[in-house]
Amino acid sequence: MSEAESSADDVRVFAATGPPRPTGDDRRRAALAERLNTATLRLARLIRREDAGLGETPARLSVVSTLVNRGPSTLADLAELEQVTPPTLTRLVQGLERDGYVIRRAAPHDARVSLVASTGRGWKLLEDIRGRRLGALRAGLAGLEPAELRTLEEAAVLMERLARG
Amino acid sequence: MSEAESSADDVRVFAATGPPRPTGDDRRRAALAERLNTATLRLARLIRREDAGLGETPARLSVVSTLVNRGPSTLADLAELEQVTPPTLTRLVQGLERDGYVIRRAAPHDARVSLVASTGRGWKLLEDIRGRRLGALRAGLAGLEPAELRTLEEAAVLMERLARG
DNA sequence: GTTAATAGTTAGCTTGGCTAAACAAAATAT
DNA sequence: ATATTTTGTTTAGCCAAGCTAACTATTAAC
Repeated sequence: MSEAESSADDVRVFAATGPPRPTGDDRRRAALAERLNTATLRLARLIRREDAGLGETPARLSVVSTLVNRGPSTLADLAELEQVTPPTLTRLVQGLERDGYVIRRAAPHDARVSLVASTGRGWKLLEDIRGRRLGALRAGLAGLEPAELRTLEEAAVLMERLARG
Repeated sequence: MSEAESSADDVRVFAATGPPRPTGDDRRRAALAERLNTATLRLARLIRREDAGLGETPARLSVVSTLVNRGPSTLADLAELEQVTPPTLTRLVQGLERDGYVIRRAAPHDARVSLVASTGRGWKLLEDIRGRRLGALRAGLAGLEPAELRTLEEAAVLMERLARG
């Protein structure tokens, strides 16, 4: 953290030029960042643990999930969405195609690009994923009060905003 | 989803024995599970992306983090905490030891077990991890209103409860 | 004092990430 | 119109990290 290195003089400089907010507020955000960090990672772990029973790897599940959610995509687009390099995605898609989860065809107006799409089997796989993940979450949610549900509903929106940057 | 296979008769049976709640409430939880699923995974991705700049892999960072947080541990305990098999952890620890992040010594009363502990270098590494992660989150939190911070604070507590099961 | 169980390690396989280089098609420039 | 460059994907080859099965060393049990 770079602000750990700031001296008292630095603080005065900022104060002179007008800091955005009093420091108590920043402290609050620091503490929240801490809690949100661990809470998010733990919950993510719980969700992903559910995927294990499917007999498919996370990377493969993610590709199928993306294809089902965003529709047919070029290999390069898919690589960017998955945040991996094209060679990695080529190999993943080859495996998924071999196993019948996706199909590929050349794009109509550009023979270089290959369009990838989910098959019915891919859709069914995604249903299984979602069923497991949501089942695990709903089990936990069943024990919460309406007010707590409301909090999480609002938080989910905020979290997506944070994730978007 | 097992309930996708239930027939109308099944539903009637459940109705006769008394379902726990009216369906509207359950629908709400289902929708929330959906949103929470994607929001959590996206935020987790943002957080982990910060780790990349450290030049260390996620598996290694996780081992060091666990050691710093929970103190010296046996290899088997550490393997369970990390949710990997002992051979995998053996190799990780060997690499971390070679690079000076952890040390190992035989347990005093049982020469079979080896205790692993973080070195000062390991602590420093963890500080870097936290600095980056929290920095990224705080950047996002800086744009939020006090009421929104409050929502996230409450939500973080609930999320940890969900993750605990 | 053998035999069982336990803790770690070694060996060897698979998957999924990467970069560099090849290839094929399209776009551009001369 | 042909030569060049740019673009999208693939191939080749590396490394990290997961696994199981088999081995070693130490402790515990009979």
